[in-house]
Amino acid sequence: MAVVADPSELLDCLRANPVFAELKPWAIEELLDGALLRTVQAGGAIVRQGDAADHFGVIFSGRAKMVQVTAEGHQVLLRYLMAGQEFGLLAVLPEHAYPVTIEAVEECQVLCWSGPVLADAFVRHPQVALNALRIMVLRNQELQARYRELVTDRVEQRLARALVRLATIAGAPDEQGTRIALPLSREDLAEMIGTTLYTVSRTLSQWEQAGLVATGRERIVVCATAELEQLAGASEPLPVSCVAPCALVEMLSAARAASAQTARH
Amino acid sequence: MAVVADPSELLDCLRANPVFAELKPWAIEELLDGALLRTVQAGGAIVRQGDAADHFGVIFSGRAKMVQVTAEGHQVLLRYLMAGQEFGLLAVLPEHAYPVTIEAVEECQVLCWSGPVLADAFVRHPQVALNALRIMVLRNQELQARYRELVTDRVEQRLARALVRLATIAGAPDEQGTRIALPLSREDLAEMIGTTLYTVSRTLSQWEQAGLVATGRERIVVCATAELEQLAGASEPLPVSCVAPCALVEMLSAARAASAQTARH
DNA sequence: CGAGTTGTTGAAATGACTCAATGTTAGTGG
DNA sequence: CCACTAACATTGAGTCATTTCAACAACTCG
Repeated sequence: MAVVADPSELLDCLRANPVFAELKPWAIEELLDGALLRTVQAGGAIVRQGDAADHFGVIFSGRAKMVQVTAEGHQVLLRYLMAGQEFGLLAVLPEHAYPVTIEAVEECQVLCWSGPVLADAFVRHPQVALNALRIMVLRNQELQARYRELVTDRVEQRLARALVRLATIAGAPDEQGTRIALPLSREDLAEMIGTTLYTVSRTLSQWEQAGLVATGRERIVVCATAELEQLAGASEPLPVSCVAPCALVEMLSAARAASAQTARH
Repeated sequence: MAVVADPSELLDCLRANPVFAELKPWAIEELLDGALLRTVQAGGAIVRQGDAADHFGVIFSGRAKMVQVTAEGHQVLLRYLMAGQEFGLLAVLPEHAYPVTIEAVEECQVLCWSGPVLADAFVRHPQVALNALRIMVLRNQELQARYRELVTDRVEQRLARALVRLATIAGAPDEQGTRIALPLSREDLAEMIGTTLYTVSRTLSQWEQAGLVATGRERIVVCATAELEQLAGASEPLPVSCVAPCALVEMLSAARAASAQTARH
């Protein structure tokens, strides 16, 4: 399973990540030297809420979810991390704790840099710092939009929008429409949009009867994107921060799916 | 009213802002040269949602609120901007639109830099870029926390927490406890925590009867901080991003209050 | 096959919203 | 100084979306 990663694939991964955009190839190679490739089993924690934020990382393979838990044990899903997405920019600031837990949904390979190494990269390659700022600004925009949605929109609208977004960033063509290529339980969706798994289940059942979606165990196919978009209501186009890495995600996951198949048989 | 600002006060304002932290005095002066001081009347828009994001700014005097409006006209208050706080870091990225409207609550004086000038500042003073990144990272943390609260906590808890926070950042000693030195209507509070003014009014009435707070028209005094904190439940300490500029806010507003008084009489 | 997820659905409870009527306070101008 | 106005605040009653609880069905995996 845990195949040693191909160095050129690692380079591709960084090259396509917004953090390393506009960097000369030699600079990326240099940065890669400072990185550590860590493998985390499915269900394991890539970073743990409350721990000292000492590492910055990029997901090289696998999927993970970023969650925040409350003192009472309630859980909120902030976002999904897929291959090519970064986390822990916080690590440049000394003396901070991770505000979230990142949990591997499936086995993940993660490229890691320690805080000081990242800080050094910022100094040696100012472009990296600018890229980081861009990412944070865009991510902030996205969060603000979700915050507003949570206040102003009903569960139905939020669920519709979540499905449309997921179909966009993790959609795979399917006979009935666009399949969301992510093992999504009702509970995952509920945590994503801030509701309960029961309400999600009910709403999906309704939509299934109306022919808008087709569902199964941890599987959702969007059949009528246009109708769902209408249910979601008018909304600004998705900020680029999520969209950008996705071309990469497609690329990498397709490549790895192929190699995994050959390896398995 | 619109007194020409004292240059040394402007310098103080920048010096205390996290964006310009760790900069040499000459560098701050240089940056100040590139700025434009704009006055916006109470009720006017400092930036308008949807407009091209071409300016970065720092509030020099007055208070403003950052809101996001939906297509249906619903409004969400994202945060209050007080003297010393910045906005529009987005302007370094070309081709973006403001995702929010910033509305002056009272007459505001705003220091503005155009996008290119800000970008230039980033190049000439890498520290500024790092500071900007720090701010965005911390602000992102704060938003994540508020997002989680919105999902997991009841209105009562959120209101209690909002009052405790407001008392911390804008509290003034009072005979009955800590007065929040901000003209806060029930509606403002409601938009802050994502509820309606009616629910806020009811909850405050209840608390007033229990002796936890004392209220008046746009005036709230926190009498029993400990009890409110308990109602708010366990919560991580407030991220520094808000706290940092507050000492400055106190300083400046006190200074200006004094000078305004002498000017008026 | 059996055990443990994962999903469905009904009924009851409820927190919060909406609407509408009414009271209160701070300014304004005569 | 007072009446007038507009903004702000309170309160009750009715409604609704969503949650909660509980029981059951369906699927997966060892």
